[in-house]
Formats: sequence, C-alpha cells, structure tokens
Amino acid sequence: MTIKDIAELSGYGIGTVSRVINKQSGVSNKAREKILKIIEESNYEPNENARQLKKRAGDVIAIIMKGRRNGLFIDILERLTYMLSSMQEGSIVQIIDEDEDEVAEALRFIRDKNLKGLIFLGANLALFDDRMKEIDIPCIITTTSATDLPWKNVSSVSVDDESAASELVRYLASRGHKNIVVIGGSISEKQISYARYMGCKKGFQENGLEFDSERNYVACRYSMEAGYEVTKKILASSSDVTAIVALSDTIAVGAMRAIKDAGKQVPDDISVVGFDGIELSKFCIPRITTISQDTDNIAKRSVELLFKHMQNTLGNEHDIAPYRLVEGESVREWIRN
Amino acid sequence: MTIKDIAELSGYGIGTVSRVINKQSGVSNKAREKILKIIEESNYEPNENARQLKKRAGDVIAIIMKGRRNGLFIDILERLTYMLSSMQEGSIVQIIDEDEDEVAEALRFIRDKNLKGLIFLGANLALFDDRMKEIDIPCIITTTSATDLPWKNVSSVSVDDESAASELVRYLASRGHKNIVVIGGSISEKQISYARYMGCKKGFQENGLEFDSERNYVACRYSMEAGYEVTKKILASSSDVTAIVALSDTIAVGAMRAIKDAGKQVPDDISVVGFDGIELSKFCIPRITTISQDTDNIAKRSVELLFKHMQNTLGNEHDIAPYRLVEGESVREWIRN
DNA sequence: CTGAAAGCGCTTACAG
DNA sequence: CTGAAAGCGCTTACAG
Repeated sequence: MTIKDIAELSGYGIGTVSRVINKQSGVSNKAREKILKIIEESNYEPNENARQLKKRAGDVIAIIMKGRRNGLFIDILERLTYMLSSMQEGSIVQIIDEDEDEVAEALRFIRDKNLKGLIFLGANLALFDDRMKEIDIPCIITTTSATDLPWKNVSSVSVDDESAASELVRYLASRGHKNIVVIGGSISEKQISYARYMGCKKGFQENGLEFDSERNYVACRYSMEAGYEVTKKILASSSDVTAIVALSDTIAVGAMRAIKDAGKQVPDDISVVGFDGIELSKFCIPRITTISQDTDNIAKRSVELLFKHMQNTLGNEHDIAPYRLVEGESVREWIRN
Repeated sequence: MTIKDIAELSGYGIGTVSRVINKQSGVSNKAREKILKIIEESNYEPNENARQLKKRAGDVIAIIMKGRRNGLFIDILERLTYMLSSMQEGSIVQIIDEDEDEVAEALRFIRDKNLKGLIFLGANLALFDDRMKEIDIPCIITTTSATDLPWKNVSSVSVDDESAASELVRYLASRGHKNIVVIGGSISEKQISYARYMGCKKGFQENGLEFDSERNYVACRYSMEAGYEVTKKILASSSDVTAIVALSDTIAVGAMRAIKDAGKQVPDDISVVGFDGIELSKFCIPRITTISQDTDNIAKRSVELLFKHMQNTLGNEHDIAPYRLVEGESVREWIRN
C-alpha cells in the first residue's frame, strides 16, 4: 500500500491524497471524504522514511538513557514517556550502557530520525565536545548540570549533587557518626558521581572528620548487586563502621541486605543513607533515609524546558531542581561508647 | 553532507561511494581509501531514511514493552538490550502503557523503521487479530504464551503462569494457610493475569479451600503503590488473613510495606509470596518467596528464537521457560489456634 | 480544488 | 572497477 495505490483507488492524484493525509486545506470535502474512507478501509499508513526524507521539521523526541540498572533513571524515564505520550508527542527511547558515548548516539539519531528534541537522561559531560556543534536541535541534559557547557541549545535540569551529598554527611555527623564509609560510582571528573563524591568529602571536612579516599570511599556500579558485594567486603575488613553513605538508593538496598546477612541490623548496628529517593526507597524495609530528587518535578521541568526551546529561540537555562533529605528508618543516633 | 558531496570531494561517482559505505566489493583500493578518508574527515554519516527507502532487508530490532512499572519487564528489557547491543544489533525500545495497543504500535514501527524483528515484552493476546496478517517479519512474544496464535512468524517464550500460580497456593496451603487473598492485575481473558488468576483458583480448589472471587481476589495495577493501597484495605476489612499472594514481586513489596505499617510482621503475622523473581526480590527485606522466572534465560531464548526465525524460515516455537519456586523469608508455617 | 513533476538522499541493476 | 540513471514513497511548489 502506497500513496500511489490510494490515489488510484480513489481516482484522485497523489498530491490530493497527500494533502488529505497531512490535514492541509485546499481539498474539496468530497475528495477528502472519499480518500479518507479508502485510507481507512485499506489500513494504509504512510511510509515514514519517505516523509522524513522530504520534510523539514522533525517531529519526534528522543530520550537517551545512560545505564540500565539506575533506579532513578528508570523512574524519570517512566515519567517522561508518560508525559510525552499524554501530550501526544512521539518519543523514542534509546538505552545505552553506563560507559557508552551518548553524544555519538545522539548524532546518529539526529541524522536518521528527524528529531525535534533530545533528552539526555544521565550524561558524562566530558563527552560533550566539539561534536555538539553539529547538533542544532534543543537538548536537555537531565540529572547533570550543564552550566559549563557553551551551547545555546543545551539546557539542563539537575539537583545540586555536591551540596546534597554534603548534607547527607552532615546529617550523619550530627547524629554522632564518625566512622562513615561512602560507596558510589567511579570518580572521574565531570561525572555525576564526582560531584557527589566531592560533596561527601566536603561534608567530612566541615564536620571535623578526616577523609581518606582510600579508606572512606569505595567505588562500585549503580546496582543492588554491586552495593551488596562492596558492603560485604567493607564489613569483613573493618568492624567499626557505623554508617554507610550509598550514592544511590539502588546501591543502598544492596548494602542493607548485606548488613542483614552479616547478622547486623539497620539502623541499630549500622546506619545507611541513600541518594535519589526512588519509589523503592519509600517501600523497602527499612525505608531509606535519602536525598529525594522529586523525579516528577525533574521530568516535568525537562519537558517544559524542551518545549520552551522548541517554541522560541530564547536562550538556555540550567535549572537546579530542589531536593530534600527525607528521613526514613535507616539511621539511628550513634552513642559513643 | 550528502553522498553527492562526498562523491564530488573524492572525484568519484555516487555509486562508488555507496559501495564503499556498504562495504561491497568491486571497488579499487585506491578509490576505497580516498573515499574513506573523505568520509572520515567530513564526519559524514548516511541518511538512514533514504537508505531504508531503498533497502529490502530491515536491520533493526524493535522491542515494545507494555507497562512502565513492571519490574519483571524492566529486568528483561535490561537483559535484551544488553544482549542485542553486545551482538552489535541495533535495537529500538518503545514503551507503551499497560492498556495501549501493542499491535497498532508494531504496525507503525514496521512501516517506518524497516525492522528485521520484533519483540513484544508483555502482550494482550486479544489484540493479536487480523492485523497481524500484515506483519511478515519474525515476532517474539515474551512472557505470554502464544500457542493459540495461528501465525507462523510468531513465536513465544513464557512460563506456565497457571501452573506456577497454583504451585504458589499449594505451597501456602501445605504450610497451613487457609485464609489467603490474591492480589494482581485485572482479569480479562487472554491477559497474563488471567492465567495466574486461574492458577490460583485451581490451587485453592485442589487444596480444599473455597475460592470466592469477591473475597479472595483483589485487582490492582502492577506497582508498589497499588500493592500498598490494596493491602491496606484488605487489612482494614478482614483481620483473619494469614497469607497474601501477590501476582508480581513489585506488588509484593508494596504489600509487605503495608503490613509493616499496620504494625504487623512478615512473615510472623502474615505471609507474603510474590511472582517473577526480579532482582529486588533477592535484596529486599525480607527476601520474597516467589516464582523465579529467570529473566536471563527468558531474554536469551527470546533472542535465540528471533535469530532462528531471521536466519531460516523454519516454523515457529512456543517455549515454556522453566520457573522455580524460590523460598525467601516471607512465609512461615501457620499453626492454627 | 486538482494533478503532473521535481526532488529528498540513497541503492542497485545496467552499461561500459 | 566505475558512472549515469532509475526508482524507493513521499511533499511541495507550480500550473491549471
């Protein structure tokens, strides 16, 4: 079934059929009705490749999500796709690995898909180099701040990871914890883990605690499994840890399970705090004390900014989304003995 | 940058350039090198729409995932995209709502994207009607059995939901539980929930328990939130329930949290079993006794079947994936008093 | 209001 | 080994 077939079946030319398909004016009612009927009956749908080849403006929004196991991203993705679909906006999701190159992926997408907008869900800013010059559609970077990026078509929505992380440490310190270990992603600059790492470090120092990156920080991937394994090792090697800062809730769940399996209780023996405030943090046992990122708000702002870009050519914006420390049941006051 | 530009820059014709791009033979080394160099320098990438328009064979695999909050699907999706990408196969993910029409979505995809294969992650078989006749590429339905579907290009991988569900009930019954409530999705025929529902019903009957669909079954969506709310209501209205069968682990997590918030313990006061065996079921507290679906195996078989279809035109297959009841920490023997 | 025709950027026989 | 040309299924001026 092609537009030519429809034209023949209807007795009109392909130009007229095309106008009907695209809801353009300048077609008689008679023609429109007849053509619409035939399209309906034959179940015809235009070939998108041929359309794209001709059309100027893009009409789909792509979301590139970085990492497959990141609970926060999964939550935000869920919100994004939901919002977009209820706005009748087409969207395509591409999931790439934590260490793949999202900019290369974006370039490929733009060339092929005739996009009108792009959302990076998670990003390594180090990858945002000169190649970005070739991208002229609006881009939103979600969960990482792009303040330092020079491109006018790139906005971002993120929380202040550094300050949130240091708040987490301050919170533990204020409850008497002194032997704290942080577990989170690998620390290369321009990564989200880095800001959180720096925040923790600052938190230690501001509260009179020594921070030794060897002793107080252990890197792991963003998954329950990884959090579990790393915590197991920590517990085996140092028996005096009283609190663990997990740089994501997913990691925290793994950590709590490892503590339990070591015969200890959270929070009675060891306190745990998480990061992100994903849905699970409110339903697991114990509830996790965490930095709640308000995925709903982040998704909403991302979409809003994207549409603002698409509608006019105002400058970009770098939103700092609010966060708040939500107290769960995973921390207790530590009384020194 | 188009193929024409590359041709001009290189001094060769577009036919030759095209052959180089597509790694075809019949091009002199001299030409190949020169053209490759120019392509490299100019950062050229061919327009996919134009290629698709001409090409016969599709080259991308689409995954249509049904439901945004389904932990099992998220787990399988993670495996699928990982496998596909490590096989160097392009894949596109489309996420639709629990009650949207996946076949319509598939039709749209095929028309536009020049697919070579399609994986339905979750499906409502009632939607697989005559429209399927227009789909001639290999399709895999994952997690729902398509044995009854007449199309030769459609295979499926699923567990025997009915027997698994009844095993779950038998397990509880054998541990002395008599007041059991099942919570799960809405029960329209040809849905996955239906098979699980029927299995539970059978389980009740085979174990001498009366099954009243009003009293013993409560419908809810597949999310923690929904499981939480429904369980709260159940606890408020009937105080003699000793066990809850949640038809997904995600629901089970919500249920366990609700029980805890009602001041009761799992499993001491109320036992809970789940379904799916998602990663979370192994890390939450208590670990969930559940039907483990082995997402890894399901994903692997799905991909295998898909490739089998793509390589030759053998008939279809309907795989029954193994499941096993994994004992967690969420069930205890019920001693009648 | 309608149709014939050019052209989007490619691929692929067909000549040479 | 290479190039000119047809054609994929559309959209969009341009005539009428």
